[in-house]
Amino acid sequence: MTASDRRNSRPNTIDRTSFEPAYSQLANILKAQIAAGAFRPGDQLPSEGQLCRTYGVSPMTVRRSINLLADQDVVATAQGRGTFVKRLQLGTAAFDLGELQNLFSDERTTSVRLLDARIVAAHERAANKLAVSVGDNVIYIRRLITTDERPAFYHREYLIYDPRRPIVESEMEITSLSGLFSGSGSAIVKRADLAINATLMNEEEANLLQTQLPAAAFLLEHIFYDFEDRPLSWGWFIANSERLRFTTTVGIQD
Amino acid sequence: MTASDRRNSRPNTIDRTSFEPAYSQLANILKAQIAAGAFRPGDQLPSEGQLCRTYGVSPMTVRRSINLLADQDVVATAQGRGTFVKRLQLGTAAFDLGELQNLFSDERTTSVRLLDARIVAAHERAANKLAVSVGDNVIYIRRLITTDERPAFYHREYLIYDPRRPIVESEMEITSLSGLFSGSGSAIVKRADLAINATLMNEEEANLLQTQLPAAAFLLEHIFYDFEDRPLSWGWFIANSERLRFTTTVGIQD
DNA sequence: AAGTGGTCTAGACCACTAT
DNA sequence: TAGTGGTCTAGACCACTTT
Repeated sequence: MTASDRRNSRPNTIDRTSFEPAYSQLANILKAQIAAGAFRPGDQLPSEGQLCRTYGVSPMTVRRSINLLADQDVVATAQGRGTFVKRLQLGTAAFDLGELQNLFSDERTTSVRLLDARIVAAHERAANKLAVSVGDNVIYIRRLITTDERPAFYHREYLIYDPRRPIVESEMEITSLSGLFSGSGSAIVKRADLAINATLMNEEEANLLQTQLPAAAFLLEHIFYDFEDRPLSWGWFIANSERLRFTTTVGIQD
Repeated sequence: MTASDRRNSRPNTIDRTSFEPAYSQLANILKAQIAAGAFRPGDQLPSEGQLCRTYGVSPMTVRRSINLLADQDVVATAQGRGTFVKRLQLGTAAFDLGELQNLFSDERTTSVRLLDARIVAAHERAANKLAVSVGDNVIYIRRLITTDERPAFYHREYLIYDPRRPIVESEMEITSLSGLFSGSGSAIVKRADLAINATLMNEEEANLLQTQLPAAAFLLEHIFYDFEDRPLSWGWFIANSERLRFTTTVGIQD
C-alpha cells in the first residue's frame, strides 16, 4: 500500500447515511490525510469556513472535529492564525493502568489471598500519609494476588481505623481489588494519588513472588481519599517486572 | 473547611462577564458539587433540559459541559437514561511522560554526551525491530544524558542507515532529545511506540549512571516511525530509579 | 480591513429507555 | 408516551492576528 493509496482509502466526503457522526467522520478524514502526508507537521489546515464549504457541514460540526484532533494532540489551534499539524512530542505520551486491568480481567484465574490483617500502632511514615498521630491504631493488611496460578502482586496497605468512619464498608470495597481495577469502582473513594517506581525486591517479596534475587520490580504506591478529602488508605503493590509492562503509542495513528 | 463550605465556595450561577466560558464554568460548578458530596457516585445528574433552565444556557452549552466531565471520567452518560456520577476506577489512571520533561526542562543544566556512534551489522533483534535484513548496515549510537552534573539517562539506539532516506536529518532531530521531550518535537516522525519496564542494571549501566549494583532502573523502549510507517529508530533509555518517578491523581479533583 | 479561531444561541430531529 | 441523551443547523458576536 502506497501513500497515495492510503490517501484515498477513506472517502473524502461525509456519508450522511452512516452511523458514524459527521464530526467523527470529518475528524477521521482529516487525520487520514495527515497520516498520509497530505498535511505535514507545521502545515496549516484549511480554515473552518473552508471545511464547512468543502464538506457541507455547519461550523459547530467542523469545530467539534477540530477539537477532537486537538484533544488527540494531532493539531494545535491558534486563535486568529489558524489550525496547524503538530509535531510529535514524547511528553504527551501516557501510560494507563488499563494494562493492569488485563491482568485482573479474567476473574476465573485471579485470586486474592489474605496473608495478614491486624491492628497496629501507626509508625511515623504511615501516620504521616494517613494524617493520624504516631501510635494511633491503624489496620495493616498484606495480600498476595495470583493470576494463572502464579503470584503477580504483593500488596501491603495501612487503613484508617476510626469507629466513627465507615471503615468496614471501605475495607470491603478496597479489599476487592478487582473492583477497583476492572470492576465498577468504589463509591466512597473520591480520588487517589498514585505513583510508579522501579525498585529492588527484598527477600520477603522475592519469596512471595517466587523470584530469584536480585530482581527488579514495579512499585505502585497509592493513597485513597474519601469525599471529605481525608486519607482512607495508604499502601503499595510490588509487581514482578517479568509479568508487567506498560505500552503506548504517541503521534498520529490511522 | 467543611463540606457545606465547599459546596458554596463557588457561585452556583454563570458569570456572563467572566473570561471563563460558560461551558467551563458550568462544568466546574457541577464538579464542585460532586466533589462536595451533593451528588454521590451512582447518582443521576439533573437532565440537560433542567440544567439549561437552571443556569440559563442553551442545550449545546450544557452538552459541552457534560462532555467535559465525561472526558474527565467524572460522569458517564447513557442515552435515554441520564447522566450519572462515576465511581473511582484505577484503570483510568494515566502516567504521562510530561514528568520526564521536567528533568529536561532546564536546558542550562542538561547535556547530552555522545559516547559512541558507528555503523554496525544489524543483529537479529535490531533487524526485526527496524524491518531490515540481518547483517544490513545500521547506525548504533550510545549517549549519556546528564542533568545537574549527575548522569540521568543512558541511551542506546539503532538507526536506519539508507542513503535513499533522510537519515541525517532524522538523526539530528532524534539526537536532540530535549526537542523530543520538551521542545518542538520532530517533523519527520509520525508516531512512536513506547514501553516502560522495570529492570536490573548491568555493570556498564551502573558505571555510567554512577550507581552501586544491584540497582533497579526504569527501561523506556522506543520505536519511531516515519510518515511511510517505516521504522526509523529503535532504542531504549535506562534511567536511575532514584531520579525518576511517575505520579498521577485519579478521580474527582476540585 | 480581512481572515482566523472561540463561544453561544434556539431551536430541530433522532435514538434510546422507561413506564 | 414522555423523558433522556446525541447530533446538527445556520447563523450571531467576539477576540485575536495579519496585511
